[in-house]
Amino acid sequence: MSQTPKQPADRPVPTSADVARLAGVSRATVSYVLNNTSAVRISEPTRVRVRAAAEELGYVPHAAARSLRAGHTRIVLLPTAHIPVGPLYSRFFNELQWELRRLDYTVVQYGSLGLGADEAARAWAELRPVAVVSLGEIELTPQGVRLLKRSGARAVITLGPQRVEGAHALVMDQREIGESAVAHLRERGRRRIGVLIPEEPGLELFSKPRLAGARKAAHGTDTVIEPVTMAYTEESAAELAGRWRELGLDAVFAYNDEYAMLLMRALQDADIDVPRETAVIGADDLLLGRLLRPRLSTVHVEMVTGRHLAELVDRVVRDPDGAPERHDLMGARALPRESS
Amino acid sequence: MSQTPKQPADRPVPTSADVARLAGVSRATVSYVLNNTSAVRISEPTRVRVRAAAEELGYVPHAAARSLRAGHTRIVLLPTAHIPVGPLYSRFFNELQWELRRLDYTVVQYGSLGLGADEAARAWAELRPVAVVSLGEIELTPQGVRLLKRSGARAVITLGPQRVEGAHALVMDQREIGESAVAHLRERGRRRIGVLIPEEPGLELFSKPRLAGARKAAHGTDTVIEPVTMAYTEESAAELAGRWRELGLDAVFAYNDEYAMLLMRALQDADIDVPRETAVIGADDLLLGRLLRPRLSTVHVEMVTGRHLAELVDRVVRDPDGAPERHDLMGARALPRESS
DNA sequence: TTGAAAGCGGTACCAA
DNA sequence: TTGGTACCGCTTTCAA
Repeated sequence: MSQTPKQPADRPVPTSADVARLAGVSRATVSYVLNNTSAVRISEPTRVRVRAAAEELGYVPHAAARSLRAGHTRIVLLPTAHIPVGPLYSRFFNELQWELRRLDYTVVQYGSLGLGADEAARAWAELRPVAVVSLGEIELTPQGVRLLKRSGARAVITLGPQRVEGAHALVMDQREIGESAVAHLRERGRRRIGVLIPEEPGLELFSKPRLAGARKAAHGTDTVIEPVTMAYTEESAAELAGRWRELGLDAVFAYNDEYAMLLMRALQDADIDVPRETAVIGADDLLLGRLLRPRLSTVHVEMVTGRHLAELVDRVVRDPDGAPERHDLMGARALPRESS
Repeated sequence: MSQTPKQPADRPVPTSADVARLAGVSRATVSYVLNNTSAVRISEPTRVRVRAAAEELGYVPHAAARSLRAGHTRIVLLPTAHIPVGPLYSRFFNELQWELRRLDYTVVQYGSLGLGADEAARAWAELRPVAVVSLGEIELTPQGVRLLKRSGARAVITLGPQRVEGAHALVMDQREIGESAVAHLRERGRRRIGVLIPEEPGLELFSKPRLAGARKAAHGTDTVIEPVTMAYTEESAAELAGRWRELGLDAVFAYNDEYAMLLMRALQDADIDVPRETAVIGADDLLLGRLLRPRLSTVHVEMVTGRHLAELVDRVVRDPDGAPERHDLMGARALPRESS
């Protein structure tokens, strides 16, 4: 009943040749009309005929053919990690991809399944992306960067603490976060500071530099940094809280607000007073952290917006030889509330 | 100093013709060797020469050229919405894309910038995706589905409450969530139930069906459903709590756990006893909900895993004419804790 | 103003 | 066992 008579269902999608035939013109003319090529003047009647034919057939150009001919794509490749990152990062990532789309790029997410750095670069290069934005899941090597550039990538951008030769660097220095947290705790007079390391796999990318930053802030002072591990479960938090007093710590930087909330509750349930006996500080400035009592102190992270990064990508694509910019992606500052 | 002499930096990436030339064979042979084509026997010495040449030049095949020739791609297109979805959904989405990658698909995220349904379908079709998984950001039409199928899509899968003709349906019926919540509150003797609608744009996709489900559960009973709006800020929550008593409600289904936590705290700060005076229930079963006192009641959502969906995609791609499956993506059940 | 044809980089058929 | 070559769909000279 609801068969549409005009479009036979499963004939393959028509090509520009089909349009040309129906309109009684050449394929060249079809291309000119449909792309509004300005270097060539096509009479209005012809334009109309071509457009009508395209419309009637439901013509859709073939992106791969087009970019094969053009010699380049509009693909921005985003390697993605298979890890449970926080809400802040998700939001950033989502916004980035959205803004890239707005700038008319095609966003390809590429999960790099345990590939080595150079294998991954090879796999990415097959798509001939015009840009690669590596958020740090895979360590790009200088060779990898070179390969990508040779294969048409005009922008290779890495976030993450370390520079890669040949790539544009956006430094997202997680260490600042740990540094701010510990500096703040020290100001509050704390001297034996625990640093929480999540047990969840994949989070080392964030937790290790945060710990390093904490150590840096304590370096050369009388402050002791003690790493402690915890999983994101009530049981693990309770277990840790249960042996808290043995650890003899008077403060903890709890990786982020989510872990901090969990641990703080567990400490309270174990009758450890926060902040008197132990100060707690998280990171990310989640709204929910303000709901607990005491209100959770946190490190507010000023992250670049996805839009910002998308625009940088676009700028580099347009002018790859511009001075290799180096941007700082975040600033961190402690936001004391009641738990520290 | 660290210039690698072997690979001249900016000569374009070599083609299979270059490899053939260097190895002293034809392009056909290169293709056979590099693809391990079994229908053809190539001598071992030749294989070695070809592989060596490819290696030396840093040959990387051109995906677009390959799929142009092949007549199909391995692209799975994932239209994405520009909305702040919850952690559950993010996790699902991330897992989905990861598992698709594992099955050797190329995941393309496609933000559909205010395109209409059919314009979007056209834009997607340009990429000739082998599958499209529409999570509901854009309402696919039957014409859109037909266009995609004609252009090579073997699987067109829609999540969301409504079926689309021609597409495989995965029903993610958000209504169940509201229904479970209200049924639970009714059991607890509540009769004037508020349903929180977030003010954040884009969330209607979830909030509307949840409200509809709530209404369904109340239909034909003496229970009143009252929609109330709130933004995800402390101010908005405080404002709502400030006029709570005027509303005369004895319970609220607060959209999800995050909004619920925010509202519950605001109610408590306004001296409204939870659950005595007003019961609160959220949804998503976030770990953090258990940290507040009283512990937050919630609706646990049993969501299909990304892996599950990825496997379905793969199955349909392999056998598009299999019976048009219809899957149910979630089950919802109330999980009473202390706030209701 | 329009058309013929080359060519982008692979693959696979048919011959040799 | 290997090579020649047509072709996938599109853009863009170059001629007419």
